[in-house]
Amino acid sequence: MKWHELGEKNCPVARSLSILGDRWTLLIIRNAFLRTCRFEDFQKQLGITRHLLSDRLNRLVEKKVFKKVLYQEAPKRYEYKLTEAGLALYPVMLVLTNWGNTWMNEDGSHPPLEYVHKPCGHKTSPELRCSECGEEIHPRDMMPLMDGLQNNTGRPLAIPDSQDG
Amino acid sequence: MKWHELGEKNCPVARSLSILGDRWTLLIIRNAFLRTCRFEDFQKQLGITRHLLSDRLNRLVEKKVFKKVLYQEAPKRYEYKLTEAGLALYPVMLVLTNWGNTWMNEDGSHPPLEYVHKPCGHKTSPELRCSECGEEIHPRDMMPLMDGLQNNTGRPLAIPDSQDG
DNA sequence: ACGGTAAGTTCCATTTTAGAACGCAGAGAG
DNA sequence: CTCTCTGCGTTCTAAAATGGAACTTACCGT
Repeated sequence: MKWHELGEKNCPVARSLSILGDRWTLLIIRNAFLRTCRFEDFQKQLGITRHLLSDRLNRLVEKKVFKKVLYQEAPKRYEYKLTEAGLALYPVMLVLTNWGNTWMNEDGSHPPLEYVHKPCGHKTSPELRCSECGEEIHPRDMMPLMDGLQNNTGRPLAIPDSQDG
Repeated sequence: MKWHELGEKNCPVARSLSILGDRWTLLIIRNAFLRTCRFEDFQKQLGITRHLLSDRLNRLVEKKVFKKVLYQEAPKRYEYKLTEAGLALYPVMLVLTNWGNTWMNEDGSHPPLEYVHKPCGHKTSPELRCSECGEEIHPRDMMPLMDGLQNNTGRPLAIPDSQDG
């Protein structure tokens, strides 16, 4: 399968990954959340080659994750700002942070990155909850609705009843 | 920067992406959540080359996202099952599903993948909420605690106060 | 004129990936 | 006992992506 075909799949995970699923894109977006918005800064902070950075930024602009904002005429210079779609990736960052803190740090050699939820003032870890009843979501409680074939297994995106068996 | 160096970074996002950040890994994990657990099935469903699939599965086993479970002696055959760390990636799948449904489907050509939360019986979209106060998390409400330099910008993983300005 | 800044582009060596064919260890059929 | 099939890789070659460094363009300040 060629990579660009993934964006046409009838699976939202595949379509997300058709943009986000490479070695640099999510790191670039991470740094955008860190307020980085200029080419030189992305390049220095990430150590990505200029070639690739140029390519990735263009793709993200094309896909409406970033927008270019002019900050200087003559010569024209643009900042790369997250669009609404880009900002909507914050949950992805939080969830990856959580997972990395918990599972990629088993020897405890890295201090976990913790967050304070400013409105309540407590250290928090984000939890996924049902928008309807507010209960925390457990994988086996989720039942997908299939409007069509949603993936290439013929099975819904859900966890096995007995993954460990 | 070489790719393998990413796993040693003091940033949980970078460490997560050192495993998940390539073109196939999250798709393989998606299919694992779809109950796929054998080499042939992954290969047929994803259209990934056998070479790469072998490589990725081995890496995921090594990183303790999958475990090999013997299901047949002579010749020895293994199923690839998600470990606890692997199952903990379900939020990543849900969040990517949400984002793809919302932002990678602007022409409405793909029916969204919807979920029913079985305990309450309603269609749901997962929301990130504070583990302490239960309020929904908005990017600008999050204030990271820096135990050390958590990234290579010297800035915390938080959203700009004025991203649009 | 000269050095500095910002954002790419170009070039080439190395690495990764795609695609198909091949290997192997049994299992079951004839 | 050969013949084919299944399951799981490994090997091979060509194509694509990536890393690393140098080069280009356009302006600015001195």
